Amino acid sequence: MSTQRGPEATRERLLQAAANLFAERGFHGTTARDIAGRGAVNLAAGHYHFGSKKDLYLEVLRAEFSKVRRELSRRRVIRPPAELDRLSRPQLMKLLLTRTEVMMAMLIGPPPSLHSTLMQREMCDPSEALPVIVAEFIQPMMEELEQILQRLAPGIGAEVVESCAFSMVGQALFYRFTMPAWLHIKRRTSYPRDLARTVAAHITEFSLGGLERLAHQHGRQGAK
Amino acid sequence: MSTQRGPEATRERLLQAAANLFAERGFHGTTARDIAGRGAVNLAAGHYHFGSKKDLYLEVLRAEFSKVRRELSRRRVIRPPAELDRLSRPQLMKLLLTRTEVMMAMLIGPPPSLHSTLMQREMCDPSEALPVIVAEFIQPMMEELEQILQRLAPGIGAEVVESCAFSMVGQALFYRFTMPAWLHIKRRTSYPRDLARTVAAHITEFSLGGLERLAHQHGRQGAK
DNA sequence: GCACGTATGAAACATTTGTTTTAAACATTT
DNA sequence: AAATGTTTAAAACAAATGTTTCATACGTGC
Repeated sequence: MSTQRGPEATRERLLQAAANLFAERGFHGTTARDIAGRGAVNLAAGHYHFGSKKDLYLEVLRAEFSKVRRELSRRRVIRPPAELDRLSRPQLMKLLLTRTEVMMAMLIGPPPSLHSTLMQREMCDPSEALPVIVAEFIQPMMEELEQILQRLAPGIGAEVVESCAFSMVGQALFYRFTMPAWLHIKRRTSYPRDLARTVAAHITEFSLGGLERLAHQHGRQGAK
Repeated sequence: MSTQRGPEATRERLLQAAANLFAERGFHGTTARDIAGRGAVNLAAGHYHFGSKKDLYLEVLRAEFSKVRRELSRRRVIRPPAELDRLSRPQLMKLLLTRTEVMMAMLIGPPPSLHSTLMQREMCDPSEALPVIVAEFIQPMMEELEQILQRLAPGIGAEVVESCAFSMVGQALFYRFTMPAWLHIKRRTSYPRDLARTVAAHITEFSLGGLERLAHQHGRQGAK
């Protein structure tokens, strides 16, 4: 498979190799020769198929986050809002847990996903691909998350709901963005196999508590 | 000041220029000539004073996080544990808010601090400086945070306390690590001036709710 | 089978990169 | 003031980098 022939296959191998290397070492840390080597293609192939290293990078991100979008749809993370209205409170809580588990699985795996690593790098050095990441990954996750939270705490305003969604995403991203520090503190070389599930459970409970407190606080403020 | 003479001043200007550029563009994105240019020193000065680009980078991180440690002490973020025992519950909650405000101020400013940007980059490409960052910045913050949380929810175990501390730090780091996406979504070019305080207040309330819920859950589990 | 647009391979090119060299300027001591 | 060790300056170096060139192989239409 990795040695398949044909122009289509070459392009695909290039994208694959470039995606892995850009994730591993970043844009500046990856050389055109590295990519050609790992993809087992000629050095000139990159420029022939994509024009430049920068364009290859952008194409990698577009391809990768197009995959993510499809994956989110496949896992039914993006649902029609009306569907949520039919759920009871325990069902909503269960859904919130499931959603968080999906998010954690995408963030830290195992193995850690390529696109979350690429996203992390884009947050250090934003490029023209940032809008793609926001539109294909961040916004969809945020939107349904906010809908769930809104229904779990009907009293509170949209701004507070958004802050709570940020709080949840922040807790999840923590394990992706600070992995090296976490591993160093825990003297490990990789995350425990079931960390994604464990952490998802914690985040969900923690956030339900936070949401409840803010609902009360907001309710009191709104009442007086 | 930037044109001061003498070997000491040259070294200092080099460190300063290098710190800013490494934060702005990362290690691979910064060239020795960039640094020499911004520091208004000769190209060879870097190698004379530090040996190599890599060594200069490590020295920058050591210097920067040594500053951070001093700043944390100055702000009395690190307190003797016994001091906490004398505080009432409202005082502890107030302290938690203050601590979170300090953390947010260090993370997103304004302006965003150099060291938090350098830390973010180390999480993408860990180097030999990672242990320094953990020891001088992350561990001190985590430890006192855990102590406060432990006293706010005396019933729960150390592992849960640690997870809650991660949850709080994660919420705070979110605004540092995803700043480009946040700004893109909100169509802004910089964070609102008072975001640090606003967010700190939200995180504190949200987390108090989360802590409370976990305390109840854990209490019930421990009881049965 | 042959021509023609497409894709690949090997080499070369022009810059840029981190680093080194060498000499001059400076400061400090004797 | 001479000598000595330290710091700065300018130029050069070798290696690496993104990109281009050009010849060759490939596939697909007539």
